[in-house]
Amino acid sequence: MARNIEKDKQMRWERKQHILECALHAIAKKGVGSVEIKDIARESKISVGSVYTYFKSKDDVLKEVVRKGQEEYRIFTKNIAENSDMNSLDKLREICTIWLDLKSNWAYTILLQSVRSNETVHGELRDTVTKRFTRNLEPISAIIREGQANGTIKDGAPLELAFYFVSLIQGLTLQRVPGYEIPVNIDVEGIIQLFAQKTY
Amino acid sequence: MARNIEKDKQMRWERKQHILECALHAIAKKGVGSVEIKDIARESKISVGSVYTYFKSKDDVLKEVVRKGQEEYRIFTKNIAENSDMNSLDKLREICTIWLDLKSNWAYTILLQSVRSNETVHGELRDTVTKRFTRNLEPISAIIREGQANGTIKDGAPLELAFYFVSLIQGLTLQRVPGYEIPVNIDVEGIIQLFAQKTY
Amino acid sequence: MARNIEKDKQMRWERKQHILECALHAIAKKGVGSVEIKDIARESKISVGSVYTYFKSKDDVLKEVVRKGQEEYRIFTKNIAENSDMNSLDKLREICTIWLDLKSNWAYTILLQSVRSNETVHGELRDTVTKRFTRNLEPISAIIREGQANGTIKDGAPLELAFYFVSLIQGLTLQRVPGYEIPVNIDVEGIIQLFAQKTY
Amino acid sequence: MARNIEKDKQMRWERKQHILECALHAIAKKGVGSVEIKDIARESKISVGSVYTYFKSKDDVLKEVVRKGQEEYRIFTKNIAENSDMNSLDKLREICTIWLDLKSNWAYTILLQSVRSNETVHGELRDTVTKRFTRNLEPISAIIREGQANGTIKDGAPLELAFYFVSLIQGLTLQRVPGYEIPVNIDVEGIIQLFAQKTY
DNA sequence: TATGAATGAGTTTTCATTCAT
DNA sequence: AATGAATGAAAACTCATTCAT
Repeated sequence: MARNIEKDKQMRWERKQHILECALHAIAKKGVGSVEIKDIARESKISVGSVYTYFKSKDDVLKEVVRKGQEEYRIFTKNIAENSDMNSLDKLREICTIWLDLKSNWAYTILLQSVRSNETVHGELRDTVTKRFTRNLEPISAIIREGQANGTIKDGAPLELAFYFVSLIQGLTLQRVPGYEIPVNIDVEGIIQLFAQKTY
Repeated sequence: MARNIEKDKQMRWERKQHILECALHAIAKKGVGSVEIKDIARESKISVGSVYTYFKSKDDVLKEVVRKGQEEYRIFTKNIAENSDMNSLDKLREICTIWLDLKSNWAYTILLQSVRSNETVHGELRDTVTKRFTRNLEPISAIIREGQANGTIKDGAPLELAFYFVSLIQGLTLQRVPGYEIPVNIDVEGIIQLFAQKTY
Repeated sequence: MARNIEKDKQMRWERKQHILECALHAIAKKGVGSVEIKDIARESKISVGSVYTYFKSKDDVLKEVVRKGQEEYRIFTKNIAENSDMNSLDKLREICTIWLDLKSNWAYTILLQSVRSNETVHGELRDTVTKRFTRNLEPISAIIREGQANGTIKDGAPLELAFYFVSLIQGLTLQRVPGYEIPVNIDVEGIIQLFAQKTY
Repeated sequence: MARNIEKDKQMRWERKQHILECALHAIAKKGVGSVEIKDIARESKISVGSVYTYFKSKDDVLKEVVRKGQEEYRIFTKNIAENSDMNSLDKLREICTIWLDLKSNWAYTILLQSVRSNETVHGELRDTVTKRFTRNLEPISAIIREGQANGTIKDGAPLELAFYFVSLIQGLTLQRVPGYEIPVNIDVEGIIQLFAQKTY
């Protein structure tokens, strides 16, 4: 008779997360501007109507996907930055390797750019995204500061270097369009060496 | 009579170029997937119908905008690469400075990303864009090879380094959304130093 | 055992009445054409699915609400009309006062209008409503006839006067939208005097 | 080549008015809550898309229909009220007769009630409608004051009497649902006599 | 050529009804 | 019985393209 309210809530949350993940893939395939609710529904293997059971509108889905992506990214970099078992360069290596490996990051990066540069997106969301991006530079910045202290990373303003590092990785990520890859090898070690302090 | 036909052709060509420039800005503002013919018309200060006097379809406008942008970029980098009055690092400095300065590059970079990553864009165009992008790495690659030869630029596969250089600049460009800039300073010298060979 | 079945039936009937009352308010708030099953469920503090446990369809709810309303109205006017302790004008006064006082009458009157004037409502229901309305004029008409006989109510076809009386009260009721009242005083005595015979 | 801008504006305005008139009829047939843009388009003999060329949304159409209706009603009553060739009772007779004769008034009255009593309609519009309704009582009120001055109309607060008069006519109008009329004769003279001062 | 209204195919969104739990 | 998520048919709305002026 009665339902387990707690369990219902949990399931609802899980299904929402599932849709968000599928939405990210759908968006990655068609672009923010072109993705249809139909695509998100198909990718999630649910009906079009059901998407609206979990989200108010298409815009609402987009907003949530971005939020989730930025949160996960923050946790990802923060965990690596605070790992005391790795040295600074290894931390950058790890971030670089995992980031460039994950297929979904490509989709997420494209979405992030689209949202920020798209005038039809509500200003408040664009602002939030920009602020979170800035805040998410901190863990990288911390790694660089640490590396500079022990002489393994190049001199320079840590925040600026973090900004270059992230922009480079994002720039490279965007080039990896499935089916339309630039036929140039990406070598993590080569990237890390750009930021490493040469020692003698 | 023949004179007037010539003149008409010229005017037609000029108006087409004008529309293409305006279309670039319209696309940058709303994204490839969301831009409407109405937006392009408004930006160009002409009517919707008139756009169709100069272009066969929305897709046709898109194709032309991308072609024009990539051609101009090629000429820009080629000219700098072949300039014998500048040393290698100065050439990279020049490309970096001018690129990050030009407002229209932001629009163009976004457009490029949008076209390549958007599944609704015709495959042929996406393929062409990818190929031209790859080909456009050559002038940068040449500068790097030159710099490595005279010991001013870091060692490493020139094409890969060129790819990193371009990706970094594009990555930074994408962050510079008008009104939503990341509040971190971008210092050309800092970027160049990532690629410079440290000498003693 | 038989006792429980009886009790179950009784409870079912009571819950149906509860839903009908709540449905009336939901309809009054949003209009017949706009009200959703969800609204009726919310107002009744039960789930959407439960509404279907008690009623076959949305149309079925509607039909029942109207029937209930008209039946109650008939009983209300009939009781007053047949009350031998009141004189004719007092009867009209009583009807007028109670009708304009009851909040639920506003909802019911709006519902009645909506149903009759809404093409999407099944013709049979609209017809039934019209017929019952006409039949419900009788008690008022009887009061007027009685009043004319004893010289307290104006001359004229009783049924027509009853029609005017009811229309006037309904017209006034419709103006009393909660929160959007017309800022003009409604004075029962003033209304009654329109129908009273002036004596000297 | 160039278009007559003035003429274009004029035509646009006329077509808008045409759609509004047709929309009123469509609304009258199906009710505010049930009318579809399709219905309005069909009634106007244009395509669905074209309705959106002239109006932002379905809501916008409704808003404009109400505004137009109330404006026309104001002009109609004001003209009669200010006509010095008619006596007070004749003025009321004229309003009553014309109002009850016009088929479109039925639709308009239903719409007016729907908008005011519909919670889904934006509060600002409901407020505006209520205020205009109140203001539109003035011409009737003026007629009644005039009639009381020359002894042809019953004593009582003119604004209240005007409110009763209008409510009665609106109440009667609402009963005249095409196809579902109450089979009771409506006699303008009988209505007027409710408000007339009996003289000896 | 220039214009912008008209069109209709395609999307987004809503909601009565069903159904698994 | 009770619940509320799932569904899909239908309604609202958008927009590339056409076309009369």
